[in-house]
Order: sequence, then C-alpha cells, then structure tokens
Amino acid sequence: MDDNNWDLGAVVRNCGINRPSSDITPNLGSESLNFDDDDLNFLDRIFGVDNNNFDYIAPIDFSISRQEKSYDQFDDIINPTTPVSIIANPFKITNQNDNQQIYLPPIQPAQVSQQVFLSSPSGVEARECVPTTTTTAVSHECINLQQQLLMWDSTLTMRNPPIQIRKSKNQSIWTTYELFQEELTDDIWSWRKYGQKFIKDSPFPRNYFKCNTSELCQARKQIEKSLKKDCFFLVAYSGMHNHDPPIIRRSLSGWNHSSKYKLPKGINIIPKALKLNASPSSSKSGKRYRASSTLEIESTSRKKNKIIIETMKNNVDEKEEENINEDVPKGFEELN
DNA sequence: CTATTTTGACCAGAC
DNA sequence: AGTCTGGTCAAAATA
Repeated sequence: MDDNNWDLGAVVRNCGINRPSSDITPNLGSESLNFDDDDLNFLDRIFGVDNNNFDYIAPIDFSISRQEKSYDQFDDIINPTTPVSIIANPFKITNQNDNQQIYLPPIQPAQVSQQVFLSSPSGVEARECVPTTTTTAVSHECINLQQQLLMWDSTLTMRNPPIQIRKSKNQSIWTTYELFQEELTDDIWSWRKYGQKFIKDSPFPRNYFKCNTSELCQARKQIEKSLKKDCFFLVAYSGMHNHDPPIIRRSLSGWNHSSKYKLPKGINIIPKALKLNASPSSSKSGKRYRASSTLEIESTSRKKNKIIIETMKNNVDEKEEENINEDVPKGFEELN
C-alpha cells in the first residue's frame, strides 16, 4: 500500500508557512485562514460532507514528525514506538481502496501546530507544504501520543464526525459534534461553566464551559440542545489544552458522572419560552427548572415532554399559555 | 468555608 | 454611528 491510498491533509494558506521553524506561531486560533474553491472541494472529499452545510474555517491542525506517511507508517502513528506529536481536531481519513474510514481523535495536547500534507489527494496538489519541526522539538510540549490514544474513546469518535467547524467573532475555531445525552459524559477533560446564553433562532440556551484544570488553559466547550434533532446535543470545542488531562476519567470535579442517564452538572436545556413566561416568583431562579435536567434519558421523548408541559402550565395563566404553545420547540409538544 | 453555577452586565465584531 | 449578536466577566446565589 502506498502513500496515495490515504487522503490526509491540511489546507494551508498561511499560519506561519515558509517561516523558519523557530518562528512558528503557537496559537492557531489567532491566525486568519482563507480558503478558495479548490480548498473547499478538497475538504468536501476529505470530510465527505455537503459544503453548503459546512462552514469550513480551519479543518484541522495536524502536526507530525514526518511529512509523508504510508499506511504502515500511519499504523506506526497509532501504535507509536517513539513519541510523536499529533495536534488534531477530529479528522477523517479514508482508505481509497476499501473506503475504510477512521477519525483522528480531538486531542489537543500542545502549543505548537503546523499544517502539513501527508499525502496529496488526487487532483489536489499540496501547496506550500513545509516539513514540520523535528519531533524532538515538539514532543516535549505534547503529552505522549499513546497516552492520548488510550484516552480516546474510539467508538465515540468513530460515530461522531464533526458536523461543523466554524470561526467565532473572536476568531476562535469551534468544532461541533452531535452527541446523544448519554455521550455528554464521554469527555476526559474537566470543565467549569462560565456562562449561558440564548442564541438567535434557537429556544435552547448555549452553555459555556472553560477548562477547569489550569487557569492558563484556553480550551473552551459549548453545549446546547439541538433544535433540529431533538435527541441530540450540539457540543463544540475550541482551543487547545496546554496540560495533561485529569488522571481520573469520568468522575471529574464539577462533572457529574454519577449516572449516565443524567445530564452533566451545569448543562441547562430549558427552552427560552419557559423562561420568558415564567411567573415572577420564579423568574430569578433557575433552580426550579434545573430539576428537569436530571431526568432519566428515557424521558427525553414522552416523560420529559410531559413534565416540561406541566411546568409550563404551572407557571402561566391560560392566556399566556396560548402564546407559549406557539413557541414550544419541536419535540416538546404536549403528548396525548 | 470553598467550589461551582447562575445571570445580568459588559464588550467587541458584524451588519 | 447605531443595533444586533455572541462570548466573557464577575458578583451573587447555590451546592
């Protein structure tokens, strides 16, 4: 099997290209990325998604010690005999012979990133390729790859490709996934909630989290309930951790793993309509509604809907209730 | 008392 | 310049 059997690459337009390796800008998020049609077509083939529904900003940042990798060499990456640095947002790799696909994990271990083509997809020339810095120069800033892969929930990552990669107003790059409620606890990092906001065109609040391990860590996470698909949550990640993950997995401070059937602590999914129409006596308290965030997963359809509707009824008079029903998002209709 | 969450205010980018 | 929107801050509330 030769190198061309694997489509693996990164679109590179700037980000320190052609600069000496000693001048690599460590923070990718602060760089501007511009893509043309060729870039987007290339990404379509790589990600296999509809470009119209995919806001490509920065598809990956992938760093490895060698510029080219064959299948066997890639296998060496998965089972490295020597420390290799990988900095990657989730990235799908397709074997063109059998269409087998894998996703690189969303591991974010290091400060340094540099975009590299490992092999050029057919019809798309790798341009502005640069060799990476040496492994030695990078690896000391990264956690060990084997350690990363041990922590990588491959089943989760495999069935959850990113559905969107976007750039926020402050130029941060956000990679969004669709997850089931029970998958929300599949996160190796410790997060602390720092905000919540209702976003335009969605009745559900967006919950903002930052890494709770290090004050200096810039990693961020956003969680909101999917409007289009009631059974899903939209989970977005931004920034790289500059430290090792917490040792204890799935039982992190501030991240309630006591039951896989409960929402992690701090995630609020109460629709806007309820908040806006809540009675004055409860308008200042989210506590009243947070109870519903510990509902059993089985209730995400009938039971939860029932309780939410009942909550609505308890907090509005009949006149207001008519207006609320118009605002109740899909999936929260009263059941009969 | 400490840690975490809540929530209105504030700020900056986009339009 | 003014408004809208999303992201963050930080004091207060809560666990």
